[in-house]
Amino acid sequence: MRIRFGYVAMSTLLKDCSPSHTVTLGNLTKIESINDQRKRLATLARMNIASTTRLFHHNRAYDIKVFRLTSKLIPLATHPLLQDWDWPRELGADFRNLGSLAVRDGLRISAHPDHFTLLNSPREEVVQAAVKDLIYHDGIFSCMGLESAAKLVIHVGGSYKDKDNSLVRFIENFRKLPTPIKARIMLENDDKSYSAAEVLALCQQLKVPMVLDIHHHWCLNRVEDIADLLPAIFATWDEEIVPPKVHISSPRDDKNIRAHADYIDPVFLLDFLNIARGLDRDFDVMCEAKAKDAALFRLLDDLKNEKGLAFADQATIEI
DNA sequence: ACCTGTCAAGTCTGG
DNA sequence: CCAGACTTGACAGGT
Repeated sequence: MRIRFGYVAMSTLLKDCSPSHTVTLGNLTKIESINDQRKRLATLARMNIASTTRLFHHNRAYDIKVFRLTSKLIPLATHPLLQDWDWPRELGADFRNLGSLAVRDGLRISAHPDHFTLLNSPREEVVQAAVKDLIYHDGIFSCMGLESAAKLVIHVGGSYKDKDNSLVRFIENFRKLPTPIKARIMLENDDKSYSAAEVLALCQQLKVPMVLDIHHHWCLNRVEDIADLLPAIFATWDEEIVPPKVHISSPRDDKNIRAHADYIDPVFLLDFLNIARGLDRDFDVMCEAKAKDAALFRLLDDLKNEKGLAFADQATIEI
């Protein structure tokens, strides 16, 4: 049973390696010609792709096989004013090169459209923006040549004081999505509205894989025991070619339990490993800590001192 | 070189 | 009912 570890989007160790360079709309529109505006955007996107390329090399050097791309690779990509910018044409070759590196290295790639991507909003314009955002993310993966194993993790959304109808709206809007987008989506339990048991039921209904977030479950659960849910959560991955995925992070402090701490307390993971051990199934762990790769390396160091944990490589444990 | 406010997104709380 | 909190990394402009 192998457990691979990864981190999110950027490195706190590599210098001058932001994959999220951007520009504000106000500053962009100070550039007079539309053509020059797009040149500026493309330049920033290429800087971001170059940083991400460095991150891939960094990952390879440390055997890291699980990585989430930033959603900000292309500045203002989903902004209404840039609707008709054909960025895949301009940046396609750059993304293809980036994607071929990921494929060569066996790097599992994902992305996480942010909290404002809401498929279940009662406001039609919000749903439309969410669909646009999903299409943007899918476009990047497609340009990179990544199949549907490269997935997009999203939350169910808001509760809008009526969870039953909010769930119905999610189901309806999900079913309307283009098939290739549906094939990329995985759903995650959140820390305020939709618990692991609720998301699991939804995933089973829609035949979508579920990402379990251990920290969120700790913040919000309806007297659910994760040991009872885990076999079914992992089973949502049975038809996938990639193993189940779990998110881990630690609460920032007693006052801000939902916020993410800089580092990860290994206790959270060790408790989970004791539950998962019985299932004897490979899975991947995404570390969501403010210190990013530095937090991952510290967690791996902490795990090295645990009895019964052997390392298959620098970032994979074997039980 | 550093510091502070702003951006960009939508929901939800509280006054 | 609207202003502010929430979240995040980086820009933008000032010292």
